[in-house]
Amino acid sequence: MNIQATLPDGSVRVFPKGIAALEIAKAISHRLADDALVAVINGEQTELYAPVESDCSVKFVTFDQAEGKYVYWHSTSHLMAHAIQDIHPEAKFGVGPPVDGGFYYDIDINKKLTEDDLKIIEDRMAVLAKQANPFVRQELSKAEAVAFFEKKGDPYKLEILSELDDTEETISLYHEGDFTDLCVGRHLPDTGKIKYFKILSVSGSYWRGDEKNKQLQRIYGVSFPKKKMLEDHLAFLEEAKKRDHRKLGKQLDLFSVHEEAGAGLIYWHPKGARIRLEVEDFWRKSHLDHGYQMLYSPHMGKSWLWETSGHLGFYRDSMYAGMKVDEMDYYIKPMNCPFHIMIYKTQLRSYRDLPLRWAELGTVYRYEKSGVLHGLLRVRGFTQDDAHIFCTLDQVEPEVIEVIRFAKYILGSFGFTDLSFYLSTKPEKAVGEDHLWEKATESLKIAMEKEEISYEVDEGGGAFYGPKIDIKIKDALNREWQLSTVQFDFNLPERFDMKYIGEDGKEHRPFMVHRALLGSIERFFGILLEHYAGDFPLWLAPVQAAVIPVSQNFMEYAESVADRMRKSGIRVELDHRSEKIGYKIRDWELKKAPYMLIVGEKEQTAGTVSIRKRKSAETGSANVEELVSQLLEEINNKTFH
RNA sequence: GCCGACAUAGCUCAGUGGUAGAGCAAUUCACUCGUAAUGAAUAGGUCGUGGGUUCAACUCCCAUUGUCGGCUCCA
Repeated sequence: MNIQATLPDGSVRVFPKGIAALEIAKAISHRLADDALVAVINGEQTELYAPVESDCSVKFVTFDQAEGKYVYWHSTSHLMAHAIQDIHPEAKFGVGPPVDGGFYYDIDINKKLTEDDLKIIEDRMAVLAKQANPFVRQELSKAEAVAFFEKKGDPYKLEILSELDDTEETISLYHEGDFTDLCVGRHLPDTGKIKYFKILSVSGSYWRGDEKNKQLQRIYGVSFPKKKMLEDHLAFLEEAKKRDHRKLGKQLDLFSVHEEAGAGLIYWHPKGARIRLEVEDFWRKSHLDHGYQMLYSPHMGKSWLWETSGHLGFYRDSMYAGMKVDEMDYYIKPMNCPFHIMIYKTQLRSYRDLPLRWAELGTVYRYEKSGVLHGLLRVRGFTQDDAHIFCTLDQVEPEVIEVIRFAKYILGSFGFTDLSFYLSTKPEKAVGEDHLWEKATESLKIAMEKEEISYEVDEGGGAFYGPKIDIKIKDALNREWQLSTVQFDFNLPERFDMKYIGEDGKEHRPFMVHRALLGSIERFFGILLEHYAGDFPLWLAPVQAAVIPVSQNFMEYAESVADRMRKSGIRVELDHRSEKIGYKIRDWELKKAPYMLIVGEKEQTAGTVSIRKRKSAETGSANVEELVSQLLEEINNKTFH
């Protein structure tokens, strides 16, 4: 008896019934058979050794594909658990899934694992991998599985099992050598496929992510089929470390945080502030150009404001304690929106006034748990590039389209062009009537579809007051960061009883869109710093050019060059130190100055400068006027070389 | 907040119970120099903070603040 297998290219091959999927791969090519990690038969993942019993479509998953990596890492997490079981037989196992960038396994063990323990586990893994133990799938009933793990003494597995229903889903175990795990699969044929791996770290993690539960130890690792891949990955982690904004911030003297003065509060040094100023100036100008108006609002407000807005009800945990002023409670603001609404309400608004687009670089303070603070990316005081658009229901869609376009423009100006979009819908706990949610969610969808944007849906991920679109960017290391957010708000217009007079002469409730493009200036700055690894493009660089005289004898000419550039608004510094030129060049390289302008005898005589660009020894020469117009052009174009 | 690790000079880091060290940076002097570190000298720390153990604590213990890796949360 034969079966027909349809391959991804549409061709049909005939094989004997019961052939292992791996044999099909071999028949296609040996290369594919080597690289294949798991088969997909009729759209369902299946182990390579599984027999194929009927006509079907077949494809093979390799490590190049995301699902292939997941299978590979998932199998490695079993291998790691196996090693842990060998070394620490008393360990109880939680879960061990693949994640982006590797896998982890949560274990419950009394011993605190150290770096040395990880090394021992890694060594044991190597031994087990060499044994090429096959991953054997066993399907069984829930009662049998429970009996198994009761005997083994794995309370966490039993807890997971207790929530499964074997009339609806198949319960399966995977055996690999003398290690057995409750697992849906799928897996590699055997551990011999797991070639190169590294255990990366260990940390605490609550069972099932709930802080009321016991904290387990989570061991992270990563693995690859080729040595080069592991090396590249470790190099990537190194590069990320080198680019760490906290490190660069210190090295380049951009910002600091002070233990004595409070965690999560950022101090901007002159050079960091210069870059921030440039970001903000660009932001302001762009907003004015795009029909926004600027607001400024106070940093605190009476409890009436926060009670009305609902913040004291919904957001209190993130707010700082109130302070007494004239016997009344005032609160430092965690958001800007209530203030903008106060401004809205100073006048009777007409539909003719709408949409109102009001923007503010508003500094807010939020209580963040001490353990989550992280450089500039997670702080307790930050400035949002906030704006609120007050409009009619009909205007929502075109306004959202405008915001999306504007976000693309702003992010693109900073070199972020690889964007992905997410639509978050109504969460379980939500305010507002269903038809409004539907309508608003629909407008967001239509807006994105009109812009031909593909997006992912995050069901139930919206804010309690409305659905939202989030935009994530990819940085130079291909890491994703969420920056922009566009959110509907059903809550505040109602709570503050906002109104406008419609064409019909009657009062209507305006709609409110809350949006931030950069998110927070602090966080954005941190991401930008890592994206550029501190090598800011000319328009952002705190020092755009350093003028370096070859010796003190040319100081006067150097001064005149610097002056000329300064007059054109170029940020230039004259290096007057009596050091050797090599020393000064090295120093300015480390400070990441985009241009070094060297002047000596030759240049003084010819009225030129010798130009050295950052990170390239290549030098050119130009007269000062040429140089100035060249730099100004580069600044205006916001180009990055 | 929770689990673990860490905190020594401005920075990067040595220093395993017996009076604190290096490199870089800083300051001074000499050199006046052609594309990634000229040489010499000087100065700089109550070892995060507060308790405790000890004849003696940077070192051991406890608490606290902060940082780092995660968890939870999130701009």
